[in-house]
Amino acid sequence: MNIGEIAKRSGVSRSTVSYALSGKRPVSEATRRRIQAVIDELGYQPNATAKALKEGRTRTIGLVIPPASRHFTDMQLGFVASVVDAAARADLDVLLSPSGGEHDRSFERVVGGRRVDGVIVMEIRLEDDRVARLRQTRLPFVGIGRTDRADEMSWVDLDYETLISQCVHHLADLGHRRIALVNRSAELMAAGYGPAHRAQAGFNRATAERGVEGVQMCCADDSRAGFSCVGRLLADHPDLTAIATINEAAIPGMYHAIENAGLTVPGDFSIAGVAGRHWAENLHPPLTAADVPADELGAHAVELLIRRISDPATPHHQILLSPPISLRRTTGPARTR
Amino acid sequence: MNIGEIAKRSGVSRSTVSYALSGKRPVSEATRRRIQAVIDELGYQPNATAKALKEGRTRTIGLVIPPASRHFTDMQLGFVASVVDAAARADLDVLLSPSGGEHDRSFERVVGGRRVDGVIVMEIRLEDDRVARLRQTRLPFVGIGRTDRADEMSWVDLDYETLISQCVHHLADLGHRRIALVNRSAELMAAGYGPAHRAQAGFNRATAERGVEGVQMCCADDSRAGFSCVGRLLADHPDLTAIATINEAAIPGMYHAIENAGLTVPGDFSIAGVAGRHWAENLHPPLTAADVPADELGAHAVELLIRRISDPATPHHQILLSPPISLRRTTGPARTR
DNA sequence: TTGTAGGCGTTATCAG
DNA sequence: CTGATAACGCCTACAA
Repeated sequence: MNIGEIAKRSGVSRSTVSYALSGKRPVSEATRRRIQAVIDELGYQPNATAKALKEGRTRTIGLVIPPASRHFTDMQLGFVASVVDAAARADLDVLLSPSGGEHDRSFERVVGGRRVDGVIVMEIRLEDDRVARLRQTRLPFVGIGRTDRADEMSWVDLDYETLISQCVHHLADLGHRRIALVNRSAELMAAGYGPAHRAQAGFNRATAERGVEGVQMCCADDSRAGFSCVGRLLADHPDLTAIATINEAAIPGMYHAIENAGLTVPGDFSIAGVAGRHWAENLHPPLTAADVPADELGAHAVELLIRRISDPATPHHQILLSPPISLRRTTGPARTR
Repeated sequence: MNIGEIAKRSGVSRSTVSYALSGKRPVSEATRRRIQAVIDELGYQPNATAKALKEGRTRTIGLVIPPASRHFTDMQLGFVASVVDAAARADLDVLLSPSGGEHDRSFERVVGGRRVDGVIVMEIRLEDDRVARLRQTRLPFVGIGRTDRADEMSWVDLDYETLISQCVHHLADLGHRRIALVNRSAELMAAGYGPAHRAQAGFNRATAERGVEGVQMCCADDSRAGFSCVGRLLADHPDLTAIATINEAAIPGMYHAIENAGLTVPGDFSIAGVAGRHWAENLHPPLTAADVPADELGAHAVELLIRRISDPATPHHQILLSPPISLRRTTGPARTR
């Protein structure tokens, strides 16, 4: 079913059908109705591929996600959902590309084949091959996260440095004198994953500012790792009374390790972190945390991308969010163990 | 950058470039090299849209997911990830369509505009508009889940009826005489969501077979709902000693409610369910559950779809999985409360 | 071994 | 107000 068939059955030319549909030139009411009747009868819809070829744009954006094999955190999932949602609101479709490091088939197809009008890249590294490749193709793109040359691209990011710093200040205000940072995994750190590095920097800064003792640990992104990591922390540092963390996925295990050590939260031990609101609220007890506004992040990213697509010459724009800490039930005055 | 430009710079015709790329007819080594050099220099890649128009296929599959605004369960997320992964392995891209009930813009664009060669639809209802629409467009599709006329389409599904039945039998074997089913939400049930209905059927059947007392409750898909739901269950039925559930997202809250009632798992109370392996393992304590093989489901769905795309006349095929229950740490002999 | 030409389904320009 | 036609970039049958 194509436009020619509709034209034939309506007894008009293809261009008239096209114009009747687009309204870009006047069509007599009579023929318009006749055409519409045929269209309704046959259930015709223009072929998006042909339209894309003709118009030179696909009305699709690419979303580059971490390879599916790895497990997504609640936060990452929130980003994906919010991007898809925001794109749908702008009548844009989303093409997924699960691409990790180097030259990836999927990434090349989407980016090199110009299957999309622009790209949103998740989980950006401080040095990122994908960003380099995108720059080279001159395809508009926006990062969720930023490289170490942050001013040379458009991005939306969370200010992990400030966020973790705020957590430390909050805990220090409550009298905690020895605080641990439970960071993301050592692999991520080694790979130059920005949030992990910036959280570390914020932690170092804040502990220094407040003159409290800081301990740091990397921890894989799952509950069991959180359990063993905090178990070790508790054993090694008897004076530890609080944890700050950006490792959302490990938190349930951390809770469990604390409980396992005979400690209660927030009576004996405090935790403050960075996590999606939904996630933080649904933990037991609900986590005092800087609530990551995933929906806002995704919406901003789409908005920025749309702007770059419509005018590639527009200067780069960056959005750094640092949501306030929501007090819930995991932080309280320090009490020596 | 298009094939004509490459041809011009290589001093050959466009077809020669095309053939040099596809290898569908011999090209002299000399010209092939010359062409390749130009291609490398300019970083040329064929335009996927033009190729799709010419070939009449997009090498893309659509994945219809629940609207993003709702929260995904770990299991749903696993499906998405596995579909994307399996598609990538087959060099297929995935276009997302967050479409709920009726005629949805995104769904119409993807399906009506023939942006994809086939579609995988998640979260199918017993009566499903999207399935009806897909049938009408004659676009190949595969369901993750099935309608009430299951033989008329291709699908991959979990045998919730058998799974819940197995849970009940397992609990009955351990001596439990009053068992509750914590189902998905009442809305889902009312909307004709298959898994909820089939779990209910399996529960009814198994409790009857074993002559145990069954109680049923619907529960929203989140931790807090699980908490209040189980709280009520425990209060209303003092003789209740075990729960079977398919409501993954509510489980942490259920644990909490049990603990809150002064009960220990599995000493005083047992839980068995259906959940993703990763999820079940990471709970505290790890959940005895039928481990949903999300990756397998997604891979099967993609495989089925590819088959339907390459031969739309092939008979429908259905895959019903019922993974065995993995014994972990949440079920034990019944002990009266 | 290589080149020419037509067509995939649209939209838009140019005529009428 | 409407129709013929070119063009988007690619592939491939046909010709040489």
